[in-house]
Parts: sequence; structure tokens; C-alpha cells
Amino acid sequence: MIIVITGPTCSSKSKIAIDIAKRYNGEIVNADAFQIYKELDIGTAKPSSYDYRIVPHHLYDFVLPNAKYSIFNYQNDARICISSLIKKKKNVILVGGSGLYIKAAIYDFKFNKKKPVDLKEFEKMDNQSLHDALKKIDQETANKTHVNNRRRLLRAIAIFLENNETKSELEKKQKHEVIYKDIYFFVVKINRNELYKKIKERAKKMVDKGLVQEARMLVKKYGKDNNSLKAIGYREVIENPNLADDKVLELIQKNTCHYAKKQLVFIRHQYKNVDINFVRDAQEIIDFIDKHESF
RNA sequence: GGGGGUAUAGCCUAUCGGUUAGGCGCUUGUCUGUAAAACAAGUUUAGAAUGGUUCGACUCCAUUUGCCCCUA
Repeated sequence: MIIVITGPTCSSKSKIAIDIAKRYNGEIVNADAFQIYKELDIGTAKPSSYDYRIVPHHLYDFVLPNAKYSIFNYQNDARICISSLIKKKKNVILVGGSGLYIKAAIYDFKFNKKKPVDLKEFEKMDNQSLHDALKKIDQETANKTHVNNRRRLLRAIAIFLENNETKSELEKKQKHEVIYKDIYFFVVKINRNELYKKIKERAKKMVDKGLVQEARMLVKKYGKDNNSLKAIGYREVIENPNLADDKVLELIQKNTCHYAKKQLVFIRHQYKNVDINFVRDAQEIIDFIDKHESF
């Protein structure tokens, strides 16, 4: 079986996952967009080396900070990983807070092959012209995409140029359903104020442990134009090189709370055609699964 | 003690003798190759206090209070 555990950042997902893995002969697969990176140790709240020894963890700490890694790579890696665990008769515990990554892993998302295309002409356009250009290519996607969202407009145009198939056509070929049958989906529920408090405490601990130094070291080693360094905790340090540590901490705390809030929105609306079960701790997951597996 | 400046929403910053202030925050939402990303919608009827000038004052004047700067 596959057990998905998601929820906002700092809601003890990783800890719960370990308990569940131990209980059900499972192994843990990461669904977090930044815990995949090596060397981003303090700011991403990765499991500890002790955790790794208790239960096998997959797709953590394996991508170089200067590598390009996208949802496409993740989907491949996650699917391969899940299949091999199923073959080994292991239960899969998919844990993480990156909603899109979870969707790509368990839904029938399909990505076409990416080919080099020339977007220079489009990149020069203003937002309105870009939106008009997409309208000519893919009316449906244009209607769904806000004029100001250049990134999405450009990507939708690129999708068409790459394979001569529009984004809306590509999506119509999908059923938008979960591809695994034996799956449980849990969201860790936590009171919002309590969560914000925990986030602030954790951020403080991270800065005390040397997050600022780690961020500066990574910039020096790899340059600042890497996706990995857009992570909260690193971005704030890099964008404000002259800011005092306590001000940087405040920024990190604020942005992490924002992030948690956005995750909650994603959870509320984006997981279609699955039963979402809200739980507070590992025990509630165990109770739920035991009840359902006994039939 | 003397002189000067300042007071605008939870915070920061404008403007103006008569009209919707803006940003941050907060709330809600969109989401298929940067997703800890990108983008959108909503939100508090603010003018330190008192008095005056005026048809009309957040804006001009006076006093008081708080804060900041200079000075013996």
C-alpha cells in the first residue's frame, strides 16, 4: 500500500512518517522540493542521519545544489522509487509538503518531451501581447491564465512549440485520477496559531545552528543563481547581505508562515478524486488504517 | 533651561484647503517542467488632544502632550 502524508511545513510530518514506516514495514519516499538537495542541511529541516538509520529514506539529499531539477525529474524518480519498493513488498510512505510533487507522483500527470525552443520573440512581449499570443495557440489555457502571470503564459507557449500539442490538449488526455489503487491519503492537521508559533521557534533554532553561514557558504561555492537557493531561509540571507541576523530571522519567520498558509490552500482545493483524511498524529493514522485493512 | 523638528490604520511611507491614498501585514484564491516558485482577489472609513481661521481642515494658526535633534 501507499500512504501519503502531507501537511503544512513544521507539522511533524517526517516524524509521523517514521512511526508509520516502522509500524507497517514501510520505507519513506520524499515529496519535498528542497529536501532533495545536498548541502542544504539546516534550512530545509531534513531528517537527521539518525532518522535515516531507523528507516530507509529515499529521494533525500541526492541532488547537487547547482543542478537543474524539476517536477519532471521528480515524477520519474518518484515513480521508479515507488515501483521498486512495491516489488520488494514494502509499503510506501510518501511524505512531504510540496503539493505539486505529490500530485505528479500519484496522479496521471503527463509531461511531453522537452525540446529546445526559441522563446526570444515572446519574452520581449508585454503581458497583454503575450496573453494574446497564447490565445491564438491555446484559447482554453489562455482563458484560465491571468494576463500578469508571465511565467505560466510562456510555459504554455513553450509546451506547444516543443511538441505541437497544446497544454489543454495534453491535459485532456489525462483522467486526473490517482494511478495507485491501494492508497491512503493523510493530512496532518494543526491549529494555525500553534503552527505559526512552532514555525517561529524552528526558524530561530535554524539561525542559531548556523543557517546564515550555511547560506553564505553555498553562494560562495555554487553562485546565487541556483534554484535550490530560492528556498526559504536561504533566499532571505542572499537577498539581504547586509541585514542583521535578527532581521533576517524575522523575514524567514514571516515567509515560512506565508508558505504554510499557501500549502493549506493547496491542500484544500487541489487534491481531486481522493479521500483526504485529516489526522493529528501517527496514532490516528494507525487507527484509520487498521480499521480499513481489517475488512 | 533655550532653540528647532515631528505626530497619518497593526507597521512603514505619500499627497492634498473639498475627490478611491500606496506598500507591508492579514484573509481568500489560481495552480501539470522554477512550486519553499509565479500570479490574482478581498481587507481595516487613518490623521496625538483641545481650541481657532474657513462655506468646508488630515492639511493653515495657537496651546497642550509624546517623541527626535541641536545647545548651555
